[in-house]
Amino acid sequence: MTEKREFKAIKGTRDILPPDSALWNWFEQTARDVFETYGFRDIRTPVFEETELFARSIGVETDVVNKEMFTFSTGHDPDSTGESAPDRTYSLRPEATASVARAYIENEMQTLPGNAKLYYMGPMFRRERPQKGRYRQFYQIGAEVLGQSDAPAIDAEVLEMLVVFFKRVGLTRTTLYVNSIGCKDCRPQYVELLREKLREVKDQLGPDSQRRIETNPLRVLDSKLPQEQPIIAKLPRISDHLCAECREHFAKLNEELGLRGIVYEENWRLVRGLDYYTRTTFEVTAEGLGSQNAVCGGGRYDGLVELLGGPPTKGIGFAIGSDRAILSMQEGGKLPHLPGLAVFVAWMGQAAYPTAVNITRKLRTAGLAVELPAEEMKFKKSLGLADKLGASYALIIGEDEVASNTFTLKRLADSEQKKLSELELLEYLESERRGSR
RNA sequence: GUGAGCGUAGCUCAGCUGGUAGAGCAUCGGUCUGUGGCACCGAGGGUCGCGGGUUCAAUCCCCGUCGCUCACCCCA
Repeated sequence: MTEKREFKAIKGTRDILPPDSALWNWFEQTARDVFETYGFRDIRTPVFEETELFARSIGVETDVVNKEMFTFSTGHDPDSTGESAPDRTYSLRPEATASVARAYIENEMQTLPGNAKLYYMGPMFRRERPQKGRYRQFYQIGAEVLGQSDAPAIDAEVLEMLVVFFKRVGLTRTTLYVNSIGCKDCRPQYVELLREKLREVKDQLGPDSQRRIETNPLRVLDSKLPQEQPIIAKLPRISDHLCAECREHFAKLNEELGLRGIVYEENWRLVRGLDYYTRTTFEVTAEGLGSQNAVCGGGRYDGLVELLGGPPTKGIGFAIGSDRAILSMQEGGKLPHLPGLAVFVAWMGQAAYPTAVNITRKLRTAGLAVELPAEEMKFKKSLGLADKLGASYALIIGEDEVASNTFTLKRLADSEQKKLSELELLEYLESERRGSR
């Protein structure tokens, strides 16, 4: 207890411990289950890539690339021989879409049949100041569809999958916002129009928004400042300035979403921070999160693969912030009941020990979570520990049981107990296990 | 990068107008060698984040520093 705490988790990182880790596993497993029913399959990419990959796909001017990446130099690459070897820098991934696009190109996935439907989950890294729901190492679950088609039905299916997932994990009280931010043809025109209008009202805006007029006018639209809201409400809306193709695409998407019964809100002020987004963009917000309330963001990125040197390819995807989603679930109350320790083996006396060891192994073979005390304990202590560990049952093995070749199984919730033969015990617990799932 | 708030036991927190520290919970042991949750008794655990200043004396006042939290920016 007098240890000096010499080491601690570095700023913005944290340990996810039991019992939370069980919730995390369940959350991620549910994503796998749902996504695979939609024909998605797992892709695992490295957690670091060449800095340039992120710079080019996310955009050099974005904050994510500009000031939030953990970047390190390769130093002396043991593989390179000459002094003229390029000194490359690597960065921990701030998101994974760029990596998936890179992998798509590198592995020539355009030659695979159908669209590439990929999902991933894992840690991402951004060097921001931590706050509620924001970490420097945070976790995302994402999915991407890459291929030749940009059919609105793909967008709708991706959104349907998202909604189904959130429902499955019990994350209610969420809102899905959908928008279209146009394509490389119509968006620049709108951005210029917006910039002009913003210049006219510049003196009514705060310093942040004034700066954004030149750097990124779209960002003014999602300003949180109350005094700017009336001004923003009068700004031109992108939905009125989409090109014919984008307008058609967005209309079809609305139709497709209706067909699937997906409840959403059109939000003309929803813009995304990453450069690669085109047309469809969306976001899901949840309750109980402080000011970082987006649990999922995504959209279409039709030019990205080509931008990275790949073949002309359409793409759409999203990323769920697991930290935030799970936080929201925990704040919201109803969490799943996850199975914990099934059986605590309360053995007493050295004569009972071999029996305890053997039955423990058999129960574990049957798939049950079993705790076997390594040292003999007082019987009361034993049951007390079983209780504290949250075991469903205590399996009592003492002189009596050994003598009669039976086991005493006690259900801790209601103190119900009975004597069983080994066969009866195994059958009973196995049926219990199946029933509890 | 900017701003605000907070740092006392493993956790949650008391600690008056300055006089060198307490509670609850948790942990461990006992009452209790075949029946847990309860109760009672006891134990361990603190350089009061760190450094400096003021003072006879600092957990308390002042300065600095580090850390945490929340918010801004931005984003999942």
